[in-house]
Amino acid sequence: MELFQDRGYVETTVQEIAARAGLTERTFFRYFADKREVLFSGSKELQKSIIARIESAAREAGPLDVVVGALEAAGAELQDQRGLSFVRARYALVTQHAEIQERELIKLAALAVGVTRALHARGVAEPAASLAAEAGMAVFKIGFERWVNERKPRDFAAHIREAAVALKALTAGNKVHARQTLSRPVKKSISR
Amino acid sequence: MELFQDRGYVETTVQEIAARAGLTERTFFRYFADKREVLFSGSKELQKSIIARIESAAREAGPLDVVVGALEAAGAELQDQRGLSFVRARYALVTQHAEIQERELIKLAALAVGVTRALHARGVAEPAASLAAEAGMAVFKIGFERWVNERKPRDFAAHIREAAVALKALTAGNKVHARQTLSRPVKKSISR
DNA sequence: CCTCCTGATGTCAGCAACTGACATAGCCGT
DNA sequence: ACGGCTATGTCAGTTGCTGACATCAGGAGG
Repeated sequence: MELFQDRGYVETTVQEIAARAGLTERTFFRYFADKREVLFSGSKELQKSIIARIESAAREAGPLDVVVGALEAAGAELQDQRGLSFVRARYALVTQHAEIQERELIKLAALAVGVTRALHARGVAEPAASLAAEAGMAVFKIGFERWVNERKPRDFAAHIREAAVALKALTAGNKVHARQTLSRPVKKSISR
Repeated sequence: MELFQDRGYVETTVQEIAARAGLTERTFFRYFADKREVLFSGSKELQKSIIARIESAAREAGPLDVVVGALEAAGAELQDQRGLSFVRARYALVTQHAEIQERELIKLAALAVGVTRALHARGVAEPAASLAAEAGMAVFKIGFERWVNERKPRDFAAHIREAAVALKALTAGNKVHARQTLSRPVKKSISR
């Protein structure tokens, strides 16, 4: 983080990072798959924590509530462990470099897969499990952004909760039959 | 695609791709930012098409319906233009190589940003716009996967519609923060 | 017809990310 | 002391990607 903030992400070479740690470039790549991975050290543990919370959630709770609840808890964990200022510095890096953002997104996608599996284990059927997982990621993402960009910092968990409420309002507010009919020219069918 | 399928993605070198096109490696990089981008040729147009449909959607329609409607139409477009077999071949590449999947995910994130902006232009306020966009992406993603993995191919648009319905059912049944009380018996329904 | 300009392409050199193969050093149990 | 295991170093090589400069074809205008 020091090097990235001083010299910039692209300018910082892996060799420099390794040297700062008193190691060699080759050794760096034995611990991190690539340069970006060094920014995702805690992610595996965070995912595990979330999955564990889903597994141990109350039986009666609905899938989306279970997911959102787990994310709230994990969010609080993150807030406590790393602190807002660190998270903000890292967030700046992520937003400034598409390269890093890509990694962040695939981590989130992997989390969604894990969450989906955990929901399956609870007996949630299929489109519901994936949708709850993905919707949870959306809620997390938006809650996160609002938390980080806020001038007067509030609780991360509160933001997640708010986003979840907003999502429910959104989907509730629209009737299924309010869908517009779209004029799609009929072309050849799929065939094959 | 030919080269990637024959020799594999990683084994295929940019030089080979360029040579196959009768060009030089340097010229390749003048048209594509990097090796992966060659797999995302139509994405800009697709995004434009989606945004345009959102802008021209009926005024009374709710945000989520607008987004889902636009995605259905774009999905139909994709299905007609590229064809299921091409989409499947490309999908196989994406799932097999995290590198490519990362790019796919960031394209989707960029689409979400565009959709959010288009919703703002329609007067949708803030957590709602982002959430509708992200929820739309979730619906698209899941609809897409179900479409592509299906043995007997049906309409892409139909899958998207089904996913949207499932999402509404999901969010309708549950209250956020079901602390102690559970509002009503959990129905895991939908699907199939 | 000649000239100049422009845009597309080629050539070349170079850096940094990453990898495989092999060597070395330190620790640990026997 | 020995032998093995693990972490690290060394080295060479490939590939993605970039900047600088050269070349070449076609069109506009004299």
